[in-house]
Amino acid sequence: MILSQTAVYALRAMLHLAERPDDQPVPVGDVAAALDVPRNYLSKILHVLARRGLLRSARGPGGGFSLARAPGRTTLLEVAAHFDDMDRDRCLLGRPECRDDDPCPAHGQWKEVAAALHAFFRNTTIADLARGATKTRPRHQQEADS
Amino acid sequence: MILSQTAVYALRAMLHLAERPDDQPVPVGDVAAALDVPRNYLSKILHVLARRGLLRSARGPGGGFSLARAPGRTTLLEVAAHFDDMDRDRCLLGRPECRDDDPCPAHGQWKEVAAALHAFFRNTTIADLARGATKTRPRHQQEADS
DNA sequence: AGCAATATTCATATCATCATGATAATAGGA
DNA sequence: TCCTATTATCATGATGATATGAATATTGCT
Repeated sequence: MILSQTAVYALRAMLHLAERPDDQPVPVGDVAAALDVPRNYLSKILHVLARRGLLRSARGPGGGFSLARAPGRTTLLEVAAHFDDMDRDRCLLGRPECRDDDPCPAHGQWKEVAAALHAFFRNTTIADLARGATKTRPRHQQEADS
Repeated sequence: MILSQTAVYALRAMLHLAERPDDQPVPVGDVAAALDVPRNYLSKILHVLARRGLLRSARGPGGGFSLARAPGRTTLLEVAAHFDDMDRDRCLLGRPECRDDDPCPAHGQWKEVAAALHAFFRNTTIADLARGATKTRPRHQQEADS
């Protein structure tokens, strides 16, 4: 699997919250039941997302988790990066010092594929998934970062 | 990491053998030392590749492992598939029944990226890495399988 | 004030991956 | 036949990902 089970749970939970019509907090138990994932495990995952500012959490009756921003403003990369290593330049053959000027044998060929992969996660938002869109974010946002 | 440590060791070992000028068997110890990977662990990996017909093994003095075919005829996919799940249609969100006619929310957008990823592994050979080529196999071999 | 619903935190269990070490089987050469 | 180099196999350990269960802190409601 490309993403860890944990990252997949995180994405599915974000998606579930994004599909809620209102902004009411949803208890972990409800999310876990809807997604059929272990409740306590999901609890820890959502807690991480809340600490990182992607979710809001509220305790007590009527509490739960809700999105901290509009789903169109959170990318798959931002969610998954808290659980998996999402480094775009990660060497296919596991060579830590692999670079353009000190490449491993696969570097030249792998580079493009890795860039496309990274672009997908960087340019696709929770909202894109929620509406099953075929378009990702506009091109002018794609080449901006490292 | 995209590939497991085990698959990476397997690829690097194949590559190492491909870079040998002759067809003489190379002992596990030599390969392990050259690649700086655990010897006994690599031994098991090479054994798997030998059982699957990608390597030849010879016991006794003068023995070791050698490529069973020309390196241009073994793809990265064939090597890695014995250690990692290389299913092209693997759902990004881990949904086993995810298909075109029963798609997960990410299906449409993920499909293309997954296909490109799979094509890389399917069309790049050990020889391509050995010579650090920028070209993969000819296009007419690409769309042949499922 | 007290109760119940909730997140938060801690402790533990399970499992696959990664790895080590030792022994057995095989084969070539003296 | 014996010795040695080698693969083949087995037993065990280490670590991180995944998961479970329970105790604690916070909050809204009555």
